[in-house]
Amino acid sequence: MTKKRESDLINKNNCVMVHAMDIIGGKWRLPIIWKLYKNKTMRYNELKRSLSGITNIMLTRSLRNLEENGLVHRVEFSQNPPKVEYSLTDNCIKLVPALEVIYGWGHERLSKKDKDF
Amino acid sequence: MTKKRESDLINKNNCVMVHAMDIIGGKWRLPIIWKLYKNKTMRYNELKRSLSGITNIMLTRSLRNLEENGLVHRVEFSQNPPKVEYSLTDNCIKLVPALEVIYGWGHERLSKKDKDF
DNA sequence: ATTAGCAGGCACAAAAATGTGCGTGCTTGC
DNA sequence: GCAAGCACGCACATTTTTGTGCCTGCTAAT
Repeated sequence: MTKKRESDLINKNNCVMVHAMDIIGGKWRLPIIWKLYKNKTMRYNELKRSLSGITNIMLTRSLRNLEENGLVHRVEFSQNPPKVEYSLTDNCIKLVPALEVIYGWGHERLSKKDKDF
Repeated sequence: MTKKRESDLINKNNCVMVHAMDIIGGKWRLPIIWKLYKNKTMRYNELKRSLSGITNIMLTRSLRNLEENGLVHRVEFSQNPPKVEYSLTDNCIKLVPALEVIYGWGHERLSKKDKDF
């Protein structure tokens, strides 16, 4: 979701990967998707608590981005206090097998690193 | 491979995903890995030509990063003109199933987008 | 009566990623 | 003799991403 530069327009054909990274790249997007996958449906503050270190603005922006790209569903209940539920769209669920692999890979990597100390 | 901020140190436990994205995130890393996977072994300029839009410095930096993190093998032949071959490490090959999924997903997404015009 | 939780928004600052334009020393093909 | 290809390196500029600190209006619980 970065704005396109001229150099990017030259890409087109080969860079499916560049395009994919444009949507799921960034520090918090995969972590958010992962949490939503694990918990099915989550509210804003629930998500925030579960992603330690994330700030309001990053969570808001990331969610908005994911929503605009059709990866996340946002359902707002008009009541007070407000209630908003987030969940993954079907399109996003197609990505889950990839996340499983990445998670396993990252996990192994982190545990090996810990042993170095 | 970004420098750690204080807020990141709070993470530790949950953010396997943040860690993974730190290594394979960025605009060019997955595209490079993907090309190397498809072609097994590639030379610097060969890679550059195949990744349309990438600049020297980004290719160099990305390769160095991937090398430091043990995802890419760099073999330098001492001869003139110079010859350097890049290939994936076994650890990186473990990620390939994830890339397959992401590639397929991104491809579908791009082709649908084209139809909108 | 005060507080906490809900779901964020805003202006601004800092940091990180990415790009631009040029140069290296050497050799082989035209 | 000139150009092109090899594999990059460097200073700098721009763009993008991420973070900080504070605020909103409402309600239910202490």
